[in-house]
Amino acid sequence: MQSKIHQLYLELLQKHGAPVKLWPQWCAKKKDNRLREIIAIGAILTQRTSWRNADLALRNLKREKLLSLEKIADLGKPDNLTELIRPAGFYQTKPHRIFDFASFVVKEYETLDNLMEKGMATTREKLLSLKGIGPETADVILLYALDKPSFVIDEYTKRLTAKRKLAETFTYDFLKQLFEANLPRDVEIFQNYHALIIIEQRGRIASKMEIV
DNA sequence: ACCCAGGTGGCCC
DNA sequence: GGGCCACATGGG
Repeated sequence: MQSKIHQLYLELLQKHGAPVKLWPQWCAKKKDNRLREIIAIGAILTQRTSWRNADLALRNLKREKLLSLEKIADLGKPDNLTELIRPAGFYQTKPHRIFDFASFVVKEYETLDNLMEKGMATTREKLLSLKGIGPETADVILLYALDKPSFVIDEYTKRLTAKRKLAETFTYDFLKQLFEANLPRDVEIFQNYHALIIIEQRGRIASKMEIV
């Protein structure tokens, strides 16, 4: 007997077929450190922002050869990021957030590849301690950039669990625990489920990911 | 002229 | 622990 959470996964899988993941092309190919960094930067850029606008900012960063945590940290300050990131909105905060994140990773670990060696729970705490990285962004970085089995909760997840009456409370930590406790601790399943929930609620996945 | 989009931090009670 | 609100851009 599967839990309702697991049953819903199987239902959505059957209904929508093989899911198109977030970050589709990127997850399809073998990831290297560069790809991990782009995913992490994109995760911050797309906060409360359409993928289209986040992508404009990513393209600007790429044009300036700044799609790299080391290059961003080497700037020494976020000022020169502002105009590049402007299309993604919140231009007074996102440049600082990305610069702080880049500086943190480079200083503490040099690369995201190295960060992968650390424990998931510790890494999550470290990410959450950075301003601009809340629970959802931390989990997106863990799940999609670092390939750690950390379930991502977003508005779509909250709406679907409410609609299906799968929970009584809808706080982030409660729902995260609910999904993780009722599924195999598997990165592929967590990624697929997250994408399936968005497709079920919204009808499609927005990102095209041609930036690479 | 609205409304929305892969949130977060800072208040308030 | 929740409930609001500002934050900014580009597209429908």
